[in-house]
Amino acid sequence: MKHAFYARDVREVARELLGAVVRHGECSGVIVETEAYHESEPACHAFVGLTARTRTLFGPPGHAYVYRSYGIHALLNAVCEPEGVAAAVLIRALEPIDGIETMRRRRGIQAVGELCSGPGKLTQALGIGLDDNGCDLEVGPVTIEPTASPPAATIVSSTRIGITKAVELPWRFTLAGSRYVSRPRPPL
DNA sequence: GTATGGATCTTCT
DNA sequence: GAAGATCCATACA
Repeated sequence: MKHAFYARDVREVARELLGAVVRHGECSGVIVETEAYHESEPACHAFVGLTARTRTLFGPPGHAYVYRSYGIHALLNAVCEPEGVAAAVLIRALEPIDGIETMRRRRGIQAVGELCSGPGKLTQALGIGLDDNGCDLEVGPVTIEPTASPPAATIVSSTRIGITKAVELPWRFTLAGSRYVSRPRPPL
């Protein structure tokens, strides 16, 4: 994906990233679930402003924002909007393509449907860690590659998951009917 | 099958 | 010192 692709409204980017391929080393998968975050709403880390932690979010688009969640998991985001505007697309779930045996080894399970069905799971499966924070998604080591976009009719928007603020915003995007999303339905 | 609680650590107050 | 964009094991139906 070119950097210009990300330098737009984060909700458009979140929608259009569905169907793209995330790759790290030998492992890759198709994005089936995303969420948009923007500095104008309190669920976004950058809502409070620029800090040491959120500097990547304010940086140029097309880069990876990786951070630790609940002390345990690493979560992968793609920084969007022009430099100076903090926004990112959280990659929540993938459909595994390549390196499935490596993913099984890293995750310690066999079921393909469970390898990347959650934001903490997919980073573990692909071997993505905090070291990848700030990396250029066009260069790597973590990359996002364009593919044939899925029909717009298969894209469903709903409310976001696992947050306590701005819960009402319908900024979650999933591929309808995919068996690989983190959860079939969002909470009300 | 749904429900509940624990693990674990970076960042900010 | 508290909160958090999560996952998993365990308990019960």
